[in-house]
Amino acid sequence: MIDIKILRRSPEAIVEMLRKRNMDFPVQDVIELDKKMRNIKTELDRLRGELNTASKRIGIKKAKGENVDEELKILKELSDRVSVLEDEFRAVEGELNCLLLKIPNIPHESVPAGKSSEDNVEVKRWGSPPEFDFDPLPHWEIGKKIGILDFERGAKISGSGFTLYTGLGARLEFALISFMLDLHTKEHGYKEVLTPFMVNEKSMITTGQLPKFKEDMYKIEGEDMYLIPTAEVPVTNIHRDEILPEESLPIKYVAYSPCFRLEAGSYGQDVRGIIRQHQFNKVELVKFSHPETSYDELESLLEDAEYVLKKLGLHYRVVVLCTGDLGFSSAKTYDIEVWLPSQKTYKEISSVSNFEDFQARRGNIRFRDSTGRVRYLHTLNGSGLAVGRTVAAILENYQQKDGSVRIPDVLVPYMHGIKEIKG
RNA sequence: GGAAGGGUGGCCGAGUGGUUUAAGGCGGCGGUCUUGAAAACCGCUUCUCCCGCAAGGGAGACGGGGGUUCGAAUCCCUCCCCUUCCGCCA
Repeated sequence: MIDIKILRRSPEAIVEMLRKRNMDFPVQDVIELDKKMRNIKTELDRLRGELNTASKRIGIKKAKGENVDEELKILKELSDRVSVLEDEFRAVEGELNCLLLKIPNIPHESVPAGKSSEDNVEVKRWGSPPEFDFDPLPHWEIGKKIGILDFERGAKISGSGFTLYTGLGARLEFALISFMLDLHTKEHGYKEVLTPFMVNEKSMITTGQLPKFKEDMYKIEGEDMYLIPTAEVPVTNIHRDEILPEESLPIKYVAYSPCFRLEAGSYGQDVRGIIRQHQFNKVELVKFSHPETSYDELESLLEDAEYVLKKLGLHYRVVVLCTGDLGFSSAKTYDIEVWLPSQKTYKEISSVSNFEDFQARRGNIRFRDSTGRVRYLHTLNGSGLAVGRTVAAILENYQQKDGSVRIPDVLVPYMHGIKEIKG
């Protein structure tokens, strides 16, 4: 949620921001509703004050045994007026809140302007693409060939967008999860958490999935319960409605979770293989940061995620998302894109964002600063990494001429000593 | 899922319609006293919103929401959560 004071002070800034994001929004409606709400509130508070004093007076008179019938009649009228205003206030406030929850975050000044992903700006590159003296296969063919990915049975069990991992494929997935968790806890100082994978509506509102992106979420029928699209949701909500001590910041969590995404529609090449699935695994990094240092935390979070790819020896690049491609809740996002030899492209494997106080405001997540003031903190998160896509990248980048796949050295201990997967 | 009992400030806990401005205690902070500390004593100890340049004034919050009433922590409805027991279950 944006700070409504910004909207009051300089609505043109919000209009400009929405234009940069290619978004249409009835800003004027919000401003008028807000004005209306404050007018009602002012009048309501005045009347309630009057009612309070008068009611107290009646209590005293009654205790003395005086007659209060006349006064009661007058107060009944006052009380009725308060009731009417209260209903009005509730309605306007609800309407205003509905709109406010659908306004996206304001991009940070360092975010490049642009319309689509094509305007994202590459900021760094690490390593170089592997060279093959043969035609590299796409990961789904490799996976089938060496018998670790079963797409047909995945579809039989659940439908398209679900894959069955078998044997060393399943092992590889868990090896990566363990490896990533170890790396972030032992080397980067994150605290490991294991969260619920279903959450209520309030949690989804905090992080920004609801109310706007309802159609992308799996919901449990007849219950206030959603399957998480990312561990970001439960982890960020750990401190919802809390006031944290300043000394505790930054708080850094790492969480493994499966992620469930409905996301209707297919996306070109990604319909094949495990790049785009309705269910996938991810190791997620979440930070609760002091507002003054959140952009430093963003850089170090990016480095923490990059480090996984470096250890795995996978070539990647980092782009900063332009205003048109930036996510709803985010003020600034870096995407890490891993090299996929079969497509000769870079594919998103991690998304690292600073939400500033946008989620904190929605979830009422605050801290008390050294002067005793209560302030919203900043939340950040990043994939560290998407596990399914990491498997795809390993299969493609570590494939060998004979069809086998070498296991990156750092993973061998997690694979119980297995150094390659053969058909 | 069923039954019973609960949910009050950072924590414990009193409060069953009206000077409650939520008692009392613990913890915490500040002060007095002291060479220093402890003890004792005194004071302070939530958050949100509205009006106002400010000083200041007002409103709301006792699990959430709604209702009754001039007036609700207190009565009614509803939902959520916790505890215990039963059922089911890994």
